[in-house]
Amino acid sequence: MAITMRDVAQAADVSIKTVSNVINDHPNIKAETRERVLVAIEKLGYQPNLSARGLRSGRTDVISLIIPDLKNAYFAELADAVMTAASKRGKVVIIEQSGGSRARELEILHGPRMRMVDGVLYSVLGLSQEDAGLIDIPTPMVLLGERIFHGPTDHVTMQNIEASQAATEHLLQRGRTKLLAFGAHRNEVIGSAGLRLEGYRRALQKAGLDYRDELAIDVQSWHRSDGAQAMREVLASGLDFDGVVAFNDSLALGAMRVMQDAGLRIPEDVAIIGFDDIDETRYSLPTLSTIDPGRQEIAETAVAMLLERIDGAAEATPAREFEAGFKVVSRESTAIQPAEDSA
Amino acid sequence: MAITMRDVAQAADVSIKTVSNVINDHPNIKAETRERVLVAIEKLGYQPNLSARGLRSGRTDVISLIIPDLKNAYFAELADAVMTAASKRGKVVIIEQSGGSRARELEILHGPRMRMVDGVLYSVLGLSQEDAGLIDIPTPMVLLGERIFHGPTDHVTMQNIEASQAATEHLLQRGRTKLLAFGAHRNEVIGSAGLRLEGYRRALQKAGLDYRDELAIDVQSWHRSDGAQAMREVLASGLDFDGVVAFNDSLALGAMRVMQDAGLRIPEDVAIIGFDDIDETRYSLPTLSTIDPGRQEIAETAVAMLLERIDGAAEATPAREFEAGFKVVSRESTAIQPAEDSA
DNA sequence: CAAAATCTTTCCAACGTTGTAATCTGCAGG
DNA sequence: CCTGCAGATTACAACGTTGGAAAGATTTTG
Repeated sequence: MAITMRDVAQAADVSIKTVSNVINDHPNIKAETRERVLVAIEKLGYQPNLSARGLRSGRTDVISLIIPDLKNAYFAELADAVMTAASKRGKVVIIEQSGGSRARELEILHGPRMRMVDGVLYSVLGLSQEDAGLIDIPTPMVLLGERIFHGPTDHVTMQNIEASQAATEHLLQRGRTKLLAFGAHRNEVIGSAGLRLEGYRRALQKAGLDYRDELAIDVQSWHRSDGAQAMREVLASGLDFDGVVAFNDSLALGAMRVMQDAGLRIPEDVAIIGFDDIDETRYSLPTLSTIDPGRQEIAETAVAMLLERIDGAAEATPAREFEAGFKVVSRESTAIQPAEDSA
Repeated sequence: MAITMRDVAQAADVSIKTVSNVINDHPNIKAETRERVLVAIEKLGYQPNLSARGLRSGRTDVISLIIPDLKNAYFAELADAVMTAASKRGKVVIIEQSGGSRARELEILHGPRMRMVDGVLYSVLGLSQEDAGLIDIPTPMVLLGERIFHGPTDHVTMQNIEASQAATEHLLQRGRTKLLAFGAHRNEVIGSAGLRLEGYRRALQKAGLDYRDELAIDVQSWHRSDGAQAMREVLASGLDFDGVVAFNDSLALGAMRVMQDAGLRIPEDVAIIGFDDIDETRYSLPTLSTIDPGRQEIAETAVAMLLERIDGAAEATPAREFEAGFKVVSRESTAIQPAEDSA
């Protein structure tokens, strides 16, 4: 049987409540009493029962992070950043994978697990703007990602349009003019794909170039294999291009591999830039230029906002929106000179 | 205020306990009563309070997975496999990152969070055999990894020696004889590094080749950057070799990049094989041959064993050891012909 | 048709903790 | 020496659920 407060109280010759008071740093405890209790806790190896505390106080100090897929490097790195931020503040994180499916996302959101956590960080993928109403759950929540804007909750996101525009300009500055928009979702307006395509268009427009629809390559799923497959089709079609704005790093890496197999040199024949700055981009051959979307800042801000909601510190505050800063990370895949040795 | 069983009971005109009985599928409930209760649950949107259930029943249906680092692809894929296996059985997973530090691992293992979970899957890195006694905690546990054997708990692992031997033989069969053992930890006997080095030696021995100590390259940490750095030093030293047995995929990918930068062709000049079969190996240039260590089987078995311990179904069973099967995955980096188009 | 056996539902207590309010201590002030 | 008051401690109830056993309802049996 586990040690409870009762045992500690007995050992320290005080009431159970005094033990509780010591543990929770209540005021008005005599120094000598506190000491006695702490000694007893130490001696018995007491550990609070978090279920009981959760029941009584309504707090579990657990938050939930809902993401599409942990195997996706972007989300693994996001999860790491969130867990680190949460851990600093004494919270644990439960990760739930939605697989990006709308049904599963709603199921999680309305499942009984929500009652076990103090709040949710929800990285949407399957839902869309019309579902904004469905995410109004009693549990405090902060939304991550690009699928829903101006919903009933706080929202932390990245500067998709601006960053994608900067990525495109990065290639334009290097004299490339026939740029693929790689990973588009044609009918989407506000998802990551829609916004990044918009950034691409703005950059072209600003440079006085026409947007050519055949250069926007639809790739529904954003894994390496999808990037590889899509690039194979592009090459087979004979489409002429000298640069690729890939909408995430995995797509870029898959595409890069296929281009190299086909004998194209990067960056000499085709320059390519990705999006997300996953660890792998620093070690590919060539290393991949990309956008650092401010993952750390996103995680820190999201956790901080969520905890404010949980504490009620932001009770009166209306739903907030926060956009993290981004950076263009220039590497070999867009180098002006042929690639040489790198980090 | 949230809906409780009391509200449901009232709505269905039964006692609270009957509601509980319905929810927990107790025998001997009249069909009509069950129906009435279910309707009330549905109508009110009742969700059980998991803290209360946890307190009363001693079960939380949460298990904890302790791993060194989620950003490491191997562990991200392991975590995914574990979460999937757990989810099938109605459990959620809390991931705790230890950073591989001994102190942090012990801290987690003896921290109050352990009281909130039913069991632990513990992927050791910082502890070692001498610590076997320290991991004897009251919470059911299954050990993963290679640092501790014959401890007081169940243990699920991979066939490190056999797999490493098979990897080495894979290169030997292709006529390579000057093989680096890349990622060794010289003074280690039973960690992954020690076991994989042992497999390497056995393969050499079986082939009648001498083990040459200068070909065992020490790399303490197993990230891409460490592999890159170590390979730079090898090349600078002028050491002659025609094959690399890398002790994990990240090391291999880092090393491969550096060799290519130096003008070495893979596999023509140097053949290389990794270990872990992370997703990335299918998309590198060239694709990387590797060992599939049976990650899925490891996750499934570990979760199953843990749940048996939690249920008490394995009460009398002494500590078990399980080794998952492995497979050599042959790709371009060890191809006999020069690389061509791949998947 | 009563008694026994079975099925179904309910009552009560308990899990370990914390909020509220009450009690008890010691000490200053009158 | 009593009153008042602040500081320190405690008693009690409650959070929402489930295990155990009692109670009530129904069916079977002799």
